[in-house]
Amino acid sequence: MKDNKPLSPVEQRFILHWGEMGTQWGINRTVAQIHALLYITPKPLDAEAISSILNVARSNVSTSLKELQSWGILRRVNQLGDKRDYFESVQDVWELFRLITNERKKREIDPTLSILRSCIVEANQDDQTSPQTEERLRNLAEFLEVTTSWYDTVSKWPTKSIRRMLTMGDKIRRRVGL
Amino acid sequence: MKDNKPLSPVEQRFILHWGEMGTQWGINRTVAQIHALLYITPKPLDAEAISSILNVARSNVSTSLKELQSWGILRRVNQLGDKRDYFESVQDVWELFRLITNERKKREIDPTLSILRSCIVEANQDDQTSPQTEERLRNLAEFLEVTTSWYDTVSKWPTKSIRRMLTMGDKIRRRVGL
DNA sequence: CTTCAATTTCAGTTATTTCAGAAATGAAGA
DNA sequence: TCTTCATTTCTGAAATAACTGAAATTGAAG
Repeated sequence: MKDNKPLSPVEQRFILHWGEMGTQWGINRTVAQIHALLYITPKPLDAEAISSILNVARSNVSTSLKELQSWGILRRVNQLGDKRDYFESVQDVWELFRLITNERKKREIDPTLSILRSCIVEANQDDQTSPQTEERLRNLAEFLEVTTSWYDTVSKWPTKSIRRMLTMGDKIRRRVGL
Repeated sequence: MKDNKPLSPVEQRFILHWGEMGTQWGINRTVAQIHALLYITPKPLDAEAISSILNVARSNVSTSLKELQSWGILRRVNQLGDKRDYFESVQDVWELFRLITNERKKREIDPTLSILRSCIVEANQDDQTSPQTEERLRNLAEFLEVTTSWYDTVSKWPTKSIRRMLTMGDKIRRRVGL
């Protein structure tokens, strides 16, 4: 356990806050903290280092890293003559956002949509379920369809184009005739 | 405790799924279930009814309703000659999304941004915090600024315009010159 | 095949969140 | 003021999630 440079107050503050933020969005605090640490650290870190910097058990780090990898937001780096795995975070925030959103869509929104669709079909036959209820399910499904298919389209654009569109703000409205 | 029409299988399925969905996004399962119930139910329900339909303690319903009201997504309805409060959900899904997103932005993103900004200032002075770290904080802050200010703009458009833009998909790119 | 460092898995513990029931508060009418 | 009914607050119990340390596994080098 070589001793790592301890975190500066700024780093600490950011990591702690990011951890809290994680919990609010259904992400384990430690997972979010590890990600924050890897995001701001200039060089890749190995699990042991993460463990000692953040004061969490080595095993916990292992699990959390696996979780982060399942989101596709870490790169594993190896150094010659060192069998340890070093990790660094995807740096581009736009890419980070894309990866996380794609994954949440796949894990959460898509299944929700398919449940909604089957509920709608069933509700339509079923006479226990009122037409109003069915309509509300339809509205919800339609909303998710429109928004996610837009996301699918736009997320494939190059970041530059996305950024340019976003920074156009209200201007886009006229140009597009809304 | 008058007995309410029990939930149809479809209704049950939707409510259970919505509850699960909630937990994944950091929202209490019961809170999400109550919201789902109110969203699909054609007429307003009182706390006692919710409690018996979903089989949760009356007190729990009370807390959850307060939570939902703090998001601004419930309307309280009163009936003449009945002192109970009845609740119904905002029906328009676009409006629902707007309300929830506005609130999450206010509660989570805005504070994050202000922490980030102060971290950046401090990092700049501080010689414990590396320039790379500072830059990464900047990138993150910039991303949040661009995306949220775009959201602020667009969320004020009438729903029709938003929907039209979203359904344009890739067409918007050429029209806007990206 | 053996060794050893690194990683992962697992069982038990700890911490956090959720929840029910009791007590307190509030609001309206007698 | 007292009574009654609805709602909210509070507290401890139960359920869930997170975490640790030890043991098991993996995999590379000799």
